[in-house]
Amino acid sequence: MSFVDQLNEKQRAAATCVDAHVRIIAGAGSGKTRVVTTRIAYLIKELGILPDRIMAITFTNKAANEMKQRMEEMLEESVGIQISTIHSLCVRMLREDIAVLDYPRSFTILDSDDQKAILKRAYKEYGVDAKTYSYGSVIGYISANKTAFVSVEKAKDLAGSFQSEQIKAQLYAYYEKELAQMKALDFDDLLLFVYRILEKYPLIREKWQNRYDYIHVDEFQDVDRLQWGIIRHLVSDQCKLCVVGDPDQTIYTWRGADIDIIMRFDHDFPDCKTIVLNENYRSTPSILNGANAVIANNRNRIEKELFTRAKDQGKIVHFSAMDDANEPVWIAAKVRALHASGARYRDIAVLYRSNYLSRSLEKAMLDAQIPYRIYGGMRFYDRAEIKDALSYLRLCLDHAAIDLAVRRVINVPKRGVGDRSLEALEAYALTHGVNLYEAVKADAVVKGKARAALGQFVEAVEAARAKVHDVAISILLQELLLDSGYLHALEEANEQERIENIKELIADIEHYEEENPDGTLDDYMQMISLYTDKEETESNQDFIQLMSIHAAKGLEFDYVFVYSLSEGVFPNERSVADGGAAALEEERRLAYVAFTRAKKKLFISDAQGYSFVLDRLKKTSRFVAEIDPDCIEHVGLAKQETKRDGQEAGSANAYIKANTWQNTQMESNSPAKRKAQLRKGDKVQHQAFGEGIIVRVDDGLATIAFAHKFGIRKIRIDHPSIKKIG
DNA sequence: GGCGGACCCGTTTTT
DNA sequence: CGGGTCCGCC
Repeated sequence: MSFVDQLNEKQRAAATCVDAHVRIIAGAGSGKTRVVTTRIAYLIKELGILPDRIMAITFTNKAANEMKQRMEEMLEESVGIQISTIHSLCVRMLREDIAVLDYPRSFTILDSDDQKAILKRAYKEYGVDAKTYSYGSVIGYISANKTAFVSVEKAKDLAGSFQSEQIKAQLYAYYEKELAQMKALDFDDLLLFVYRILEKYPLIREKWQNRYDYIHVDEFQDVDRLQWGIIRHLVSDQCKLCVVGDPDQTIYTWRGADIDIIMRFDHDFPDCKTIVLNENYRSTPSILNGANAVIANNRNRIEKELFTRAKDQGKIVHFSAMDDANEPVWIAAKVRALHASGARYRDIAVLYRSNYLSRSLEKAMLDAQIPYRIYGGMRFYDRAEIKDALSYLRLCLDHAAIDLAVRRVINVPKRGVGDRSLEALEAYALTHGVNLYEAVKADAVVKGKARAALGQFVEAVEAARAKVHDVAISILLQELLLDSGYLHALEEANEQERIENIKELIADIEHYEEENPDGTLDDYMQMISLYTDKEETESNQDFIQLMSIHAAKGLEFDYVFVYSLSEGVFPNERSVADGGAAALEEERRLAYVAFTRAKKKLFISDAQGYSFVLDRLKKTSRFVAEIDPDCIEHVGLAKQETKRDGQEAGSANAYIKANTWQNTQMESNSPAKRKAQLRKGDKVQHQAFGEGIIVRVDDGLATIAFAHKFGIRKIRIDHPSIKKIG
């Protein structure tokens, strides 16, 4: 029996088309990963292609690992296919060839904390206010410029006479200068440097072209121009490219993803074959048709209706809660009910637009004693203690970027080295032309108690440096954390969780050492920089999974909850304000991705009441109304509303009409003047109107949002009829 | 000069 | 809720 026998006709065509470039337009749940893995197995087992001639590029580390695992299962052996993200592919290439750009093989890879630290110094130097220019937006600005090949000079030109643009361009210049000086690369540089090398050095380009005969690119709809440039350079005349993607699932245009790349693939490769997979094997008809109706509202789209032959298992359930607090409680109750009726927790996921939404969910899960795991948000390698520990390790490598590590841990644990001492050290380093660590070591600046503490710090680092090549990384780290007093300080503060995390890191390093007996500290540090989250240690524990929709891309679950479908939250207001109609369509694609993750049953929810984030009353997301009315049932407040108005229950339009009272637009908000006792956001009790929330306070007059019947009222803040409640 | 506590603000998505 | 800032204490 052949691998390909298990595929449907179109899938089989896609998997066995190996003599031309192939574009596979694969709808949600149409088995695209299966097609790619089968294709690779077919190449190896039936055509006798050597595994190391095959490469697969995935979007995330998680997807790469999953594909590797599936390949192993299919081939019943572990083979040498290169399966990696484009970023790790680039690191591999740079370790071989970065020397031509006059950079060391052991270049430092910056994470977002490092980027922020650099910007912080730039802000200080130029007197830029971090509130007016958030780090995030400036990092985004720099990244957008870099990936679009906009140099510092060009950015300055483009800025023209706009002061805010000029400032951002100035920060960009500082940032790039700083990186060059440290011989450090950020995530964008990893790709940019590779692109530059492939572009400029034909011999190196040919070397890499000669390595691969079959290149596969997954999630091709989210590829950006720079990535596409690199991939094209890797495709030689005898190499066949196979790309898989779904334009309806493009959710990364904010990061440069360009839908035209998949749309115009046949222009770049006129002899390519295009195969459309539109049979869905994942979801029930209600879920699929409901989602189809939503995505059909996008105008900039190629029509592609997915169908399924699966049996239906009930409509999509929409719950509209009375208020913020009720929504996650309802989800928790539903999860418990599903579990009671036999579902495993691990087959249940809660998805949301923004990571901050996980907080309220987390609380509800804790209260309901439901085991859960949150993906994204604060990731393992983002934790302060992990960064500290890795910074101590970085001190052992005498890199040009060592200053970043010194700044991070010179006063962790507290050694009495504050801003002033650090400034003095920086000045010393500058005048003596040495790095910060050398300045500390020189022992000529800091006096008094801090001096002794720094002495101990230097001693610990020197001891580690002396044996960096002789001792395992895990041992080195343990000694460093002990000698520097870091671990001791955590114990003193009774930081059990942080200590546990450090232990986990050490275990993680030991694991790395087992897998890579020849791995150096350098290798480890570069590898770790590409991982934003720790590999899930296989566990048979049963927990529900909480994650952003972006993080859920490519995954599927029996039961899916999509949380907080309120206008402004999802579709995200800021996103739409920035990007207009195109951004709204991307939000809709996100909704489509979220809904199509569900196999058996989809639950979506929103809440009424006042939103602190949006500063106005909440309103159900338009995406709820866009779901095919035949595929959805409304429960909770929404249902009551429709009944009260004597309208047909279950009709999305009737439902929306019944809720138009919520459309009440708030006056635009000027900075609220604060009165001593009552403030915006406080809950109050009114004699007649019941509970309300203060929306706005102006000159002693409070605008208060009360429950439905009463709505918005203006009341003197010192009026005896209202009192604050907890 | 360093440090801890009090208080403020503002929350997009990721390799 | 976390991160930043301001302030008063050591």
